[in-house]
Amino acid sequence: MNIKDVSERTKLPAKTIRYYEDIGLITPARGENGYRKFSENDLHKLAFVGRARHLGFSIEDCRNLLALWGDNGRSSADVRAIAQSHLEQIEAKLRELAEMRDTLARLVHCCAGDNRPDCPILEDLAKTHI
Amino acid sequence: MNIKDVSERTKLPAKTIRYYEDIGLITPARGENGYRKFSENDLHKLAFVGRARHLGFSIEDCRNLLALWGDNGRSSADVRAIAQSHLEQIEAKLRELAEMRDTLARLVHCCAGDNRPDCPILEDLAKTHI
DNA sequence: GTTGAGCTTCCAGTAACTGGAAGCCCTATA
DNA sequence: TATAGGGCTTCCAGTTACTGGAAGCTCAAC
Repeated sequence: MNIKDVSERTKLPAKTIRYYEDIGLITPARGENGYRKFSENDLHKLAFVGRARHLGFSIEDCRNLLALWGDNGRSSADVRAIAQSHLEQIEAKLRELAEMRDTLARLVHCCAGDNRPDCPILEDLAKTHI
Repeated sequence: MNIKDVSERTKLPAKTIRYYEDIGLITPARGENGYRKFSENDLHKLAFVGRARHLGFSIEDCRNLLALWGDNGRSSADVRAIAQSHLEQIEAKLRELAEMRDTLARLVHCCAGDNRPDCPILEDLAKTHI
């Protein structure tokens, strides 16, 4: 299968698929013309990575998850550790963003948003702590 | 004031301060020796940017907010628009991350995390939709 | 005078792509 | 058979907001 079909079936941009080859996540075969020839296994790996990326796993996590996926002697503990650590990072990010949201929502709410210059948002940003 | 003192007072790394000069957020004076000489105004701008960055505003947003801050003829509506748009992006990101967290938490919870290979996390990632 | 800290610039690297240019290859149609 | 188009290739550069590191000048203290 050529890259365009793979792109359509995996919903990954062709550029991204080439990039994933570049960094060694997949190694599709090549035809005589130099075109990439994707196997079903390549397809499955790409779909796997696509889903992992969708869950926010880093490329390095994806690489490790792929390796574990292909390793029948794996321990589920290793997979869980990666997912658990990622989950914790997401939770930390969520807390950070929620705090930003709260502050911003309050500020936006307090700002008249008219043609006058007075603005609690700027006042807050300028609040001097130095 | 030299860069190290500014760095301590604004809590911004010296590298970051130089970078902010590079991209034109501030333009500190220079001494005869070539050292940057920061004014109180530079300090305030840096603190302002630091706080805006802390709230997740992009550098370009910071640039625009700084300009509005220094413009006495501004309309608070312009400030509010920037903050509102940023708030919406944060809320979108929050929704995305919350979804990731929910899925991940469920998967991590279902995974035994022992020395056996069976793993619902991998199974989920491998769920073929292609 | 020398040492060590502080300052300078410049280059490269980060994460994960994405856009674009230059140039083959393949297929269909006139 | 010539050509037009779309698909494929590689390679280079740009994105965001810094950060690390090297080479080298400056300053203050002893």
